[in-house]
Amino acid sequence: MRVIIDGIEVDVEPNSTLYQLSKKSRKRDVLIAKINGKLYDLSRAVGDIAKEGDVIEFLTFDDKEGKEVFWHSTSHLLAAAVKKLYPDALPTIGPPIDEGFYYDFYNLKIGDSDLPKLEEEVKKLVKDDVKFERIELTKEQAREMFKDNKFKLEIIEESNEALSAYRDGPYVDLCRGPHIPSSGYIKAVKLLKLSGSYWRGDSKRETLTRIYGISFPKESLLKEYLQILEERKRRDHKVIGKELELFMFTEISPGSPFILPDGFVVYNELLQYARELDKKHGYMEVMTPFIGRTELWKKTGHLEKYRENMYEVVPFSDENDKYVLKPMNCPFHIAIFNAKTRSYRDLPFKLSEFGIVHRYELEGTLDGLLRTRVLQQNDAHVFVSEEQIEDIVSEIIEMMNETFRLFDMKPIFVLATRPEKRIGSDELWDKAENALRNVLEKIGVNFTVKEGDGAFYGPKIDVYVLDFTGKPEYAYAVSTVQLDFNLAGLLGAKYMGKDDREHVPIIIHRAILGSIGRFMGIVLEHTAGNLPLWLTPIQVVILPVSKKYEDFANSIAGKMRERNIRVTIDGSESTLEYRIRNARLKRIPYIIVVGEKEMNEGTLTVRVRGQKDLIKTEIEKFVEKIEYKIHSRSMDLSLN
RNA sequence: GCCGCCGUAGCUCAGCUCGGUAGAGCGCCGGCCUCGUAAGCCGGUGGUCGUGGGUUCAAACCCCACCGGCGGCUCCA
Repeated sequence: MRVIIDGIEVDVEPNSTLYQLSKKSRKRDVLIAKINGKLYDLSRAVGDIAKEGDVIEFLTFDDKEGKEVFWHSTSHLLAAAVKKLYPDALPTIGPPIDEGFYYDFYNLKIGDSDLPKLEEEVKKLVKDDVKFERIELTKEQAREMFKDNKFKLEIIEESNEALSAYRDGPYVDLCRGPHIPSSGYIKAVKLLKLSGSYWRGDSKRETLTRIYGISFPKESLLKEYLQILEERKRRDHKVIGKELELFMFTEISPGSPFILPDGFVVYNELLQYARELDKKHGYMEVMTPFIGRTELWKKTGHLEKYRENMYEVVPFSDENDKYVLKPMNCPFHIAIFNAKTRSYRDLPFKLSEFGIVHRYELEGTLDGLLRTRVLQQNDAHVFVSEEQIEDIVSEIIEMMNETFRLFDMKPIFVLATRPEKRIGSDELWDKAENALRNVLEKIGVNFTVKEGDGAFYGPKIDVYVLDFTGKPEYAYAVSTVQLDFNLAGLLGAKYMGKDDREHVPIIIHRAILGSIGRFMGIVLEHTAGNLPLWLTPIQVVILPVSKKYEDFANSIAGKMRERNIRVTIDGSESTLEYRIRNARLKRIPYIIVVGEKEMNEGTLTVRVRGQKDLIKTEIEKFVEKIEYKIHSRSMDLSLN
């Protein structure tokens, strides 16, 4: 028969295996074959699955699906290893994930210290180069084979396709396949961590023990991966924040950051940036209360839908006078809108607030500044008519883009469309979704669509920012713009239209930086603590070589302070080397050493963060240059 | 909330397996050095071992509960 490999037609024996065929491909280290969109084991005979003229594609570890199969096969080895050391454990499922694989077991009680033993067992299987053997099963046979495993039985009963199992060495697992030909392809394995999980992700069902791992066809790839993990730790904003004394946490208020003096400099700069941006686009800033009567939140539906995330506030002296600590600002902004009779001439009505909101997040989800129980939002609500949606959203997306450019961040836009359960007419949803889509297309940003992921009250665009790995799965959620057809009506917001009739405005919720604190955490990770000049708590440090030069240092510092440059002098009684080291560890952008030479010449010798060579410059020039850099919020520190 | 790990000096961590009066480095304080680009030398200071209970003649160490932190709990054989 004839099939197509690498775009070339070849003659093949129908009973030759795909493995034999793969030798005709240019690709090496082939793991599986893809025919008509389906993946097959290389041990299969061509004639059994391919038709005359079919395209046969061979996949390797470099292909996404190849990787998945590779990792999935490794998870089977893990299951085999667990079965050997803990015969009473029941394997459930073991899929590949974005980075590696996991396998969930029932009735397995182990700790981190047991992982090395398991890893050894997996490595033994790898060394034995066990074959993955496919076994086709009828439902009846499958039931019999897995009669002791209620989880597998559940899967069997739900299935209506042909069933199969795979044998790798002593272990047989129900599996759709395909698999890599044998375990010898795996050259490096690492079991990474342990966690709990639930059968089918359902907290009402059995608790399982999940083992995470990863594997590679080359030892060097594992090394690279472990380096990425190291880098993630190195960039962890919690670690950096502690090192630089930017913020802290204590159990006296779990999940709520204490922003320290240096951190508050950064925080305030971000706040000021966001404030300027809003002002530039005609937002009116307001401040509203922290608490509101419980009735309000009942009316908005929060009490019902958002209850588990809210705090109740009750005065000790009258426990019947109940309030809710606001988790959002929107109802209060509507109150401001409602305080006067509004007309179409007032629209778009733009209110912004750096409102501090409290949300009771589950203990296990807290994560430094990235997930807290108190946050200051870069929040705004725009009250618009239907026709205005597109313009306003467009403006908001531009504001976001301006921000991402400033921080050199790469955004991902995600359009979330109507969910099953929703309010509002289909016409309105059509209009709103189209408006969002049009804006994204007009501005020319790449975006993906998540069908059905919108809120019940309207569609939205969520914006994520890639982290240093560039993997979308690890992107930070940053900005959002959401259309809301619901809330204005619930709280009685209306305006008089040109037609002399009352209309209910549509509310656009939006956040650019998201939350200020959270954004600070993201910037810290994004820059690995090397904050842009305008954000650094100390922009310049001057180190006099010895006490003799302190006056000179003071005079320079004075000139800088006049220009609002944040400068300190470290004239402490330690060696120059020691003080330089400290300044570097603090990631201060400019470290200036002054001594005899500089005093005589009126120059500065500057050590620029991230640069090897020392720069010699005149005082005035230096001050002017960095003053400009600070004001323009430049990312570039270079003085040339 | 659930699973696993962790909590010892201001910070990073050792000590816990095998119970017997608490250690290191950094920091901080003092002294010497007066210094030219990533840690100068010497001395000192510093701990209710997360909290509470239990076992024991004796608990940082063993057991239980609680508090807090970290990783995970969406990826369907």
